[in-house]
Amino acid sequence: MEKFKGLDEEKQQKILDAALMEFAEHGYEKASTNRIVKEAGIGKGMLFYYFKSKRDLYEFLAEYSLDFVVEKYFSRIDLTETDFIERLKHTSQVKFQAQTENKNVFNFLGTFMLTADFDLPSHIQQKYEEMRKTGNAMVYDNVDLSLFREDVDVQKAFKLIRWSIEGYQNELLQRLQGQNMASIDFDPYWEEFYEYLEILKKSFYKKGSGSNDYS
Amino acid sequence: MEKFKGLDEEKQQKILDAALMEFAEHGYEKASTNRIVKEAGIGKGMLFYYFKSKRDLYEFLAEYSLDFVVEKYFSRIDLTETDFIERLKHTSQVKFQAQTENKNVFNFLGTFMLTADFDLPSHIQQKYEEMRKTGNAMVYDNVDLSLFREDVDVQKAFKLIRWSIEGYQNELLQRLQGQNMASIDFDPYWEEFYEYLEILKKSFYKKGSGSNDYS
DNA sequence: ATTGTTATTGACCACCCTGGTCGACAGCGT
DNA sequence: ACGCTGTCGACCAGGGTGGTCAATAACAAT
Repeated sequence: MEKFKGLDEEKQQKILDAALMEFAEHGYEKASTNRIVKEAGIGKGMLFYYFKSKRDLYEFLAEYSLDFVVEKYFSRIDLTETDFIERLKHTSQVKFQAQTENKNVFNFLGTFMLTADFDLPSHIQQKYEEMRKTGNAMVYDNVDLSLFREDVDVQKAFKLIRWSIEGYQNELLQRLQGQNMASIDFDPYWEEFYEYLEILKKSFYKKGSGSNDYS
Repeated sequence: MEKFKGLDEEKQQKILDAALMEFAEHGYEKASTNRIVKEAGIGKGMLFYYFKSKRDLYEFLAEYSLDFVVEKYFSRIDLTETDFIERLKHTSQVKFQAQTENKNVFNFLGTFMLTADFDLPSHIQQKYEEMRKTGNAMVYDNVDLSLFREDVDVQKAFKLIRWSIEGYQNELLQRLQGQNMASIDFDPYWEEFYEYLEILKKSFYKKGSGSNDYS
């Protein structure tokens, strides 16, 4: 592992990317170290020179990914914004930026707790649990409840808004499936996204709340 | 295949269930015929006596599942209900009932277009396309647009409502993960679901629309 | 009882892929 | 010339793959 960290950044990243993709796509058991080394462009021996086993590699990736997400995503969320929807808007932007920096980490994290049937070392489990907690806090802490209409349960409104945003993101992903991400101009999609957010405000906030920008 | 259809219902179902589960869980390539026969409680030879190859089996399942969904789900939707949300409510109930009859079919269909890399015979592709079309019609055809508030784009409202419902269903599935489905009393969850639907009506319909049942 | 037909099994096949090892060797500083 | 570190990929035993087939069981017809 110290051996691995001594490599130049570029090679490290190539191996990391190859491994993250492989595990994200196939889960732990069915992930193939052969495919990883081929994709990474290194000899089989080197993988086991850097990491002493497949499992060792997996745990390294887990910790790496958790750290990445905390540093490049969670820690950049502005918690002083008290408007729930504005906060989610901001969160989406920051997440998008982090994903642009490294898509594989997010894909990997999406599947890693589900496909690892064995027990991960406790310090990683702790990190994961902490991530889940701060992820929640990030969304719900210090929100101005007075913006919401009084005739709907605010907790339920929270959920409906989150599901809506998830729904849009999933649909967008499906719509853009197969296209080269780098070549896409995302601006119109952001515009569309904001339109949805405005509707959510109209629907779940009190009349007269927030900034009505008539474009 | 004629051989297979000559079996007693019970045995047929056991084999179908085993195969549907296996393909749903592992996709086509990584699904194992060995596991299927073990799960179904038959000898290896019989599977290839009934179906001439793994692929043949897969295509049979695809057709079977599509027919099942059309018959037990789509054809039972009441298209005379013009209230969008009421229709989705009704649709959810019918879907739930169909799923109770055979969960595996739905799981299988969820993954089958994604994990079959080879080309399916055209008559199956046609059936699939037809299913997608009528599935859409089922949701959007003949809905009363006048119920919706005038200050939001109705198409967007449609989407938001669907995403919300999907969101609730996914969360419920996650919440109930690992429990024995047969032993669950679903009534309270339906109640909760209806509460969400009422909020959606309040949010996206004109004031004074629909039946306000104060429970 | 005999024959023929059909249903059923699981050992077996050749093949492929697995995580991991190890001897060979290259590059480089000394 | 020597030793050290990095690098490779052929190789290993083990296990899983879809599919086959000789053996037999079950049953029907004669």
